[in-house]
Amino acid sequence: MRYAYIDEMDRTTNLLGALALGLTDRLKSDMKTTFDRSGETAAAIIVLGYAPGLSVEILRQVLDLSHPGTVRLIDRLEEDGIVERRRAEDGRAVALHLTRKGSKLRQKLMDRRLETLEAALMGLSTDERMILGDLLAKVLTNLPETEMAKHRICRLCSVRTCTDCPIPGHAI
Amino acid sequence: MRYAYIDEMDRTTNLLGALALGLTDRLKSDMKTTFDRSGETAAAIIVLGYAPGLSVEILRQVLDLSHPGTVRLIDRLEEDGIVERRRAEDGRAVALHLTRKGSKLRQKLMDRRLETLEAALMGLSTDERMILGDLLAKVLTNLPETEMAKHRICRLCSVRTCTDCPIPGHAI
DNA sequence: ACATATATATGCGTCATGCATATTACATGA
DNA sequence: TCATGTAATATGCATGACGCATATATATGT
Repeated sequence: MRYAYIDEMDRTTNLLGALALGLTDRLKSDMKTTFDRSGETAAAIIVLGYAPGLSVEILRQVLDLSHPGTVRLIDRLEEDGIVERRRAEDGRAVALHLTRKGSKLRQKLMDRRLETLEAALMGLSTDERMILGDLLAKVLTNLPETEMAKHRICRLCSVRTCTDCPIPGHAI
Repeated sequence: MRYAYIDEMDRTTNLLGALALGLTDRLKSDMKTTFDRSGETAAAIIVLGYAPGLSVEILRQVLDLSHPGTVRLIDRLEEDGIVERRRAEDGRAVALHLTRKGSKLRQKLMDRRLETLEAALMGLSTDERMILGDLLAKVLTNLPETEMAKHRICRLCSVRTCTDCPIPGHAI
């Protein structure tokens, strides 16, 4: 089956994809420069900053990795001195915590991320930024399809700058 | 050094990051479902559709991979019957072409991509889409910093839906 | 014709990930 | 209470997707 309606799409659709791609490329490259790990590593660090003591199992769900994949990710972060495994109340689980070094790195990652996003918006006036913000919020409201998707989509967010989050009910 | 001005950023900055992340997740997952390869594979297929006969070296630059990485990517696509290496005029180079199977796959990848992006915009009115389109175009105009970045940012675009591209001068 | 530059390919290593399975700890019902 | 099931974590092993160093083949310029 072919999709006839695609022909009627306006250019906004494609521009949205292009912008997402261009930004993602740049944000990934920032991350690689700040800390030479890829994949879900940055997300793990940022999420653990919001939710100290999180278990591997919950982190796994937020990052959408397999359990072994998450265990190995934490292994690497532990080797790097970014994350510590501590005892959890539930003796089966481990409580994941950022080290001091991890918290510093996290701040750096978030700062760089916001700088890059900010730079992308340089060309807009204050009014244009507000209008864009409202439209982005509207799109974001409809995006997540599950409860976990709400956590996932906000896994790199800066809570400080995201006042009035359009995706309610996703506190970890 | 800390970044004091970050405190003054409005929420638009963060929302832009969240939307880019959410969309990228979904687009990646689409790709994985349509064709079980990751990384720059989809980009290679789409670019080769626009520029049949492209060399590995130029493709390498558009995808921002190492040369060996690109060679191996093409190896995999050749094994999958998606791409063919043909003789190029320059005897050192190879001319890369999509097979018939590759072209079909490419169409599928682009269709799915546009469907997903389109779905994200469902909640907007026609007017809102146009306003968003103009703002995205404005942001995109300032994004690429090099000539090659212009190619890169458009490597997954649908030329059909991207009328009036805001990033001029990037035909391959 | 020869030296140099360019395009491609290969050997080898590593990171990030998944599947199958093992291990430990908790929970529950008889 | 104890046996059994369930849940959380970890490990063995394999693979995909890269990068670096190097080899090979072809062009190009003097």
